[in-house]
Amino acid sequence: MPAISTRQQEILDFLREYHTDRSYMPSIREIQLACGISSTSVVDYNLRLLERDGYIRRSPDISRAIELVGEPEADLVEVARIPVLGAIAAGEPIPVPEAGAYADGDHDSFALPPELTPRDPDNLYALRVKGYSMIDAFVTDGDIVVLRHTRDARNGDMVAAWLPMQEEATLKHFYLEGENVRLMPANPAMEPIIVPADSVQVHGKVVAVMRKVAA
Amino acid sequence: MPAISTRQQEILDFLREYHTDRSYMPSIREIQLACGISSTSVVDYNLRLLERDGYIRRSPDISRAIELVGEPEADLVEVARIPVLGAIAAGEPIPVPEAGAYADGDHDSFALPPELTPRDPDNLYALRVKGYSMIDAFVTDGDIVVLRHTRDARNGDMVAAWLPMQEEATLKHFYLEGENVRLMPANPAMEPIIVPADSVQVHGKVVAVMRKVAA
DNA sequence: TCTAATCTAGAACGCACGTTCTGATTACGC
DNA sequence: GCGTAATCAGAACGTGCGTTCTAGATTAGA
Repeated sequence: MPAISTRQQEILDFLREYHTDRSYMPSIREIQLACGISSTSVVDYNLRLLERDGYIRRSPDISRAIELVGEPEADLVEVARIPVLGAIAAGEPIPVPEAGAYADGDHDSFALPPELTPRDPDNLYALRVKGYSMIDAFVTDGDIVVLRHTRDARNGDMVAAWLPMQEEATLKHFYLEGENVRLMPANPAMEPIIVPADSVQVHGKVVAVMRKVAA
Repeated sequence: MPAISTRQQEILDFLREYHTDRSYMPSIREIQLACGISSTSVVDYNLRLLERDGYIRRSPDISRAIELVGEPEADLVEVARIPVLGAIAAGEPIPVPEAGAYADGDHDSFALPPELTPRDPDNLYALRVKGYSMIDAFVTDGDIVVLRHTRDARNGDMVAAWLPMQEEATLKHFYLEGENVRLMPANPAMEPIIVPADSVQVHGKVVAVMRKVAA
């Protein structure tokens, strides 16, 4: 991209600024005024150059039809906002999403990147992991786990489960085997837990895990 | 928000559609044409109602000065786009970002959510994890690790390192101890590796880890 | 059914605004 | 220095476009 004069830079800056708080573009004369330019033709002249160099696009004869191209707008991405309902820890019950907890300002929220968003982004919520009890699921203290709230799971799903007998919350792969449920650690080196099906509360399926590593 | 007539809905849809691919708003007469309305005054009438009900905002006497309010634009989030440079696996050298590899279309890219983005989002790149050799860092097959490219590390940083002697890529906490480097697994149950400082190539610091769990 | 509100029509008005034309300056290569 | 190109000035032109006025058509409620 070719270099541009200070005047063109000034115009470009004004365009950005104007657009961000009005969401439409200034007229030629507004640019003239804001940038202290003496004539509309000078504005037009410089806009012409900016267009030739690929900084903007214009549509002839149309008011305020200036588009910024290649701009930061390009890395605006639509994301799903996931409410963070609380923490999940080995010895504490798993927080349950109340009706209407989703997508409302009561909780912290987390922007799930589109690459990790399932095709159906409903009933999602997130929990902060407390402690080191879930390392068999490759999940450690401080991680964020994103869950889809559901009571039933299919075999192989990784679920967040609460075991009332043991008073334990855990993340495991779920397998229903007759009257029992087998909970498999993601790490094959560790032993499965087998418990009666009616003593497992499935709270949701794990959809994604994210971790910020201390700088 | 009050209900709106089909005509107003049609106008609203057209505004969205028009705006998404031209980035400025249609004129009254363009709306008239597109929605098959017989008079500009009818368009104006309906725009007036849409504004009264809070769907749009208008600036008087200004061409194409219609703004959509409360729109999906609300959950547009500015994210850093991280190039995915390749894969990291135990026995394979770590891909190195060439100059200019960042933020350019050559590679797949990944939208890092703002919550995980460091204050300085430069020199970031991502690698897909292949295999199960890094489970001591709570990282498993298919994970995405986000790295900041740097050659030097401070004690305690989690780094992606290549050990030329062992021909091994690994993710470990970094500690420089005199002539040697101690590489500590994140899982304290596992043993550290101690190697001469000149036989460790630090490729970057781990900034974040993300995992999509199979549905 | 009568009345009032809501919605639709058509046309005209007038400023907003992009465009263009003619010259004047300034910057630059030789 | 000179000549050419780049940039800036000022004004005028013509149309794009929001606005407004009048009035007819539809719908809704009493």
